[in-house]
Amino acid sequence: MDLCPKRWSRRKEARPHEILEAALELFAEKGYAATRIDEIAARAGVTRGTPYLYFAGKEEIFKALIQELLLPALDEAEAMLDGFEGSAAERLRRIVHVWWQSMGETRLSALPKLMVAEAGNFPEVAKLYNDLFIVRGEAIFRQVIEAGVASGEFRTVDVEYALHVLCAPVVMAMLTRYMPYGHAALDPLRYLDCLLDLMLHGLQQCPQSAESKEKPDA
Amino acid sequence: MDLCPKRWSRRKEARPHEILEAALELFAEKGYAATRIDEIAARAGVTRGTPYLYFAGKEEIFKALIQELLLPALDEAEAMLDGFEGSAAERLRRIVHVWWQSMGETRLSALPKLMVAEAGNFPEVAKLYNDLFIVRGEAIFRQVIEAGVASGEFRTVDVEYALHVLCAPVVMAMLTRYMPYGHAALDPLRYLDCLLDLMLHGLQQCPQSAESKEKPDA
Amino acid sequence: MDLCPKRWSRRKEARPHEILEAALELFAEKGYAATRIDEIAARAGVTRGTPYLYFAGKEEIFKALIQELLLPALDEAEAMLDGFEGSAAERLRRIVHVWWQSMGETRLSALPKLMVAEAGNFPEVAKLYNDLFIVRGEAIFRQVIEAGVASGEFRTVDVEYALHVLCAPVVMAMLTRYMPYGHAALDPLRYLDCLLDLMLHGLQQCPQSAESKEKPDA
Amino acid sequence: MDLCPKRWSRRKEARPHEILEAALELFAEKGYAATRIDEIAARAGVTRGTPYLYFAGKEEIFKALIQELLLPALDEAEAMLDGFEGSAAERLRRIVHVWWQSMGETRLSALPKLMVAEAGNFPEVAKLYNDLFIVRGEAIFRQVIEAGVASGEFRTVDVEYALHVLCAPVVMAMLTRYMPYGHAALDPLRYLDCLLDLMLHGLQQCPQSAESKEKPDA
DNA sequence: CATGAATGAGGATTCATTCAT
DNA sequence: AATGAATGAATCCTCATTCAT
Repeated sequence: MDLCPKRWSRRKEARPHEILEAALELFAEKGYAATRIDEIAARAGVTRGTPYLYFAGKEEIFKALIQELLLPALDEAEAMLDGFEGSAAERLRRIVHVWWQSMGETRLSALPKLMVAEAGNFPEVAKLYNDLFIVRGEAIFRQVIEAGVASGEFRTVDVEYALHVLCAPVVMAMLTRYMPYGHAALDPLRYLDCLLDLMLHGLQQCPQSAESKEKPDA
Repeated sequence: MDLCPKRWSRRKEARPHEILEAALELFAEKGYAATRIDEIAARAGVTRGTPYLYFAGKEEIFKALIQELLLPALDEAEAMLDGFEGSAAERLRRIVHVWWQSMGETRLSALPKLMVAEAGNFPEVAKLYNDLFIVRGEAIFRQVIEAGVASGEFRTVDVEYALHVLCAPVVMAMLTRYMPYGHAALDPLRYLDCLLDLMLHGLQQCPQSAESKEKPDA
Repeated sequence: MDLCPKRWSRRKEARPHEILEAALELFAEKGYAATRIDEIAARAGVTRGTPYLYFAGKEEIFKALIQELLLPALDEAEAMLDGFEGSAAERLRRIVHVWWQSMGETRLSALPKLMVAEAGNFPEVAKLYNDLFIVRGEAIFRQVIEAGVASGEFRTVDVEYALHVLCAPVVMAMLTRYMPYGHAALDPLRYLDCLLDLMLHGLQQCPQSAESKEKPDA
Repeated sequence: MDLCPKRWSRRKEARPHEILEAALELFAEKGYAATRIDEIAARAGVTRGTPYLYFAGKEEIFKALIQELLLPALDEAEAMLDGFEGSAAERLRRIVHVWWQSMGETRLSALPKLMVAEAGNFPEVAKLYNDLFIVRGEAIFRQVIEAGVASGEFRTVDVEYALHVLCAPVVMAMLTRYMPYGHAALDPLRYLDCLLDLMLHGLQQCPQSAESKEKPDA
């Protein structure tokens, strides 16, 4: 596999991925426009011309990010959720935590920020992001909420909107990783726990709600 | 003699504000770097050179946005909340709706998007945004949650985190106004109602409560 | 003459001259291109538009400098030399000192600097400067040298070149007034005295000296 | 296959020097401000962007001129003077001629013009020019005059000022190469000879002045 | 396959000039 | 006669992209 041990053929296969990783980091740090190809190349350990051997241009690098980096993570996340058994509440907890582990706390948290910033300039990429990530992610949340409502574990709520209410703090936790002030200091896990606490109280039927974690009195 | 009614309208007073409005719109649409000064000028109804009569450069325009546009809105919002009486739940509803009216559905919803995108490139502006907007906004939410907990109307929750959970969907609703897909189609008011429904259920004490939202008297 | 005592009619007559004075100072300090019309206006105590009431544009201001400021000084200098009696040596001393007083140590010393810097960009002005100033000045020096040679007071020298050798240090003394380093610290009068000392020794017949190169006859 | 022999010649080493040469010529012709980067690039045979590969900007090009172009010439001139034996008069003649050959009649004669024009705008460069060129040049002249006075070959003169008197015509000869009128027509060598004739007569002891070099006949 | 010198279109900024007031 | 807001051509500089090596 490495018949030709020449310096530059060493990692022929790995190059495109390395370039995308470098690009993602930089796009997230500085934005698409403010990131120079030279910087991407430098961070990927190559020189100015090399990215053009693998991508048609800066915009193509941007477009490739979603396909190449997001999809595998989504597949992984879905695999982790697959076949999980338990109450709706338990499944919701698990979803939120898996989501955070496989995306929120990885370099992929950069993508929502990038999309907020650049969706308007790259509708095509935004469509891809929407179709692959948002729709797919929402489906997972929708499923568990609907199941909870159907089984009577959850109150009857406006499912389509409730799922966005539920996702919003998770996404915000990803976005704020890139803000130099404010939210930045929050502990993500405690943030997610608080979210789940509020949401499950908000969703669950009250009467038999012995769920109350903080004060299980009564 | 006056075929061309007014080649320029000599409005020294109004110009800076017009330029900032134009800049805010464009920065939100396309991002800071992708917005050309010419475009800002054109949208403000002036030509290339005019913005430089009032601002030292593009960056100064950016910096001025927060001070000039955000502060008045915040003052207005706080005035609308001032002296409002009612239960914690009622106050929370009102805060969320006032917030949305005075910022979410105005052109100011552009600022959170801008900040997500550019905070890293303009830490100085991010600090201003944080100090003037985030800190001040959070204080309002913190106050009402704390009051609710103190009066026994709300459960004991992790206030500092709960307020972020509460804010997140409101901010997300602002951000998604600029996304071409997905969330964009949601009805903001229904979204906020759903948020309040979930949050109030999540916050309120739930004795034998048959869900009575506003005033579970009796 | 001042029937209309309105604020701005006060010095109608003086304006153009004030503007030229301001322009000369600034052109000498910073060069033609680096001097903004605003600066000229400000130093003349008027605003941006006013210079255009008196001059067609920046270049016309430049052109006017020579005519308006240099000629009077030259006339004055020639008047001071007129009818002066004495040996060639005495006349040379007087010329150099008058020259220095009426031009070297006044703001007119700016003109040689300006001409060195801008002659190439304004050949028309350079021609004017040459015809009015250089030619006229050289004529004065030529005259006294020729008279000295004719009377036998001076050696026979290459008059046409000697006059330039004689002028050069005077001009350099004017130029170096604008250099921040080096020559700047020299005392002009001592410099001129040294020049005259050397030149007169260089020009005068050496009593018993059989040195006479060109025309060893007599 | 090679219809267009070489679109660019890939001469990393030579470029900076070529650009500086082009810049020096143009700065001397038109002045710093009036010279466009495009012109410098064009004269150097490259395009707009290339100068920026080697210099941070226009000002850096200006600053580099002194260091890169002047120093080698000065070293060369000093080498040519090194170890020269002869009377003070002979040494003075030689200095003036070497000076003229290695600087006056080369493209370096542009530097004094540039400095007269721009010293005020670039004090930092002026300092460099002063320290490297003026101080060093003056030292050479000072040395020979002092030696002449010490040996009795020259009269006792105001050395510090005499050297400036001596330098001034040499510098003026450099400056006037760029004036479209007047001095321009003079023959530099005849000018220098006249200078030396006058100066040596002016410096030398008169009585026993059997100095007559050119025509020691009698 | 990789490099990096060179390109040149694009965009920020300046400032001489105009003209309604 | 004077002002100064507005203009827009001119110019510096950046950086995505190309291509000879």
